Amino acid sequence: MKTDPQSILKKFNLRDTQPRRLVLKALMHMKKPASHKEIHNWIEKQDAAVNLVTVYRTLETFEELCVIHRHPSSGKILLCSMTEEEGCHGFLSCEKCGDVEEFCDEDLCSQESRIAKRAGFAPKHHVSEIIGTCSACQ
Amino acid sequence: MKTDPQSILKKFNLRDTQPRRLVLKALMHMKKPASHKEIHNWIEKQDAAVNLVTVYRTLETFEELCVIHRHPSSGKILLCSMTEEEGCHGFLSCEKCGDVEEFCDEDLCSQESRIAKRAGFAPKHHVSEIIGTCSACQ
DNA sequence: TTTCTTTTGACAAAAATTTGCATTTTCAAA
DNA sequence: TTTGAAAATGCAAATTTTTGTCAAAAGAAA
Repeated sequence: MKTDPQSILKKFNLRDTQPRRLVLKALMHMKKPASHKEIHNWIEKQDAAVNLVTVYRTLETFEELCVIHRHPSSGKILLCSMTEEEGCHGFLSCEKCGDVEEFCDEDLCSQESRIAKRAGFAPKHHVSEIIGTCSACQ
Repeated sequence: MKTDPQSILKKFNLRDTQPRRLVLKALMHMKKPASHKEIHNWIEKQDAAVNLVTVYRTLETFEELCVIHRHPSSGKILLCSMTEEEGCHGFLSCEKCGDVEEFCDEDLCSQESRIAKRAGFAPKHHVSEIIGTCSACQ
């Protein structure tokens, strides 16, 4: 489900500003999780300019609303895939090549719910990361 | 399974030094994940002194060896509970009170293995975090 | 002990992240 | 449209975190 920066901003009730569009555009072009700096650099390569501080603040806003999320082990940023189940974020991270593949697994979700329930916990969302070696690197 | 700083250092083949003992002692006293600064502060309150840079470096060493791990969403530090299954780290994080409870669930582990296998991925370890509201805060 | 190796502390300095404040931009009500 | 309040941005400066160097201190093993 492809979409554009403006639709995303609208969807999350965020003001449509140039910096936000650019940050989203950058994220949509990334194939791997990116750092703040990498996002900032990408924008500059487009001959656009967004202050690095604004990148930080924009990403902070986005994260609170789950427009983006963080890759757990690296802390880098990913755009939330619009198709994925709400509240379910899975990552397969390769230690060798650094590649990150996202997944959402129903059985995993229900098991996590079960664990939460057992602990009297009201779950909102959950994140799982499996770290190892991808098929290409073995 | 209670243990002491020295045993931990021995277990991981690390030199038994004052700063390392103190950092471990601090972590053993923490009820919640702690930041580097909090660990440093705790040590100073014991009328001991460890350079803050040393705290950073010590924690870095500990993390590489999985003496400690990071709480995914906050990035704060936790001592790995000595009883838990190798390579299985689960967290139940309460958004309201900030409490973090660790867990290790066999079914979750095997489901994660299944997911990895399906992707041709050789898993080394995995981390799961369930974020929501704990029973006390509901 | 003695000796060799690792770790620490003290600096210095770089890099990353956060904060305060003035200015500009957005958006919707008039 | 125009306009004004609220929100977002940019800039400067403060903080925090990371990195590097090197001499001194501490640990481990003979």
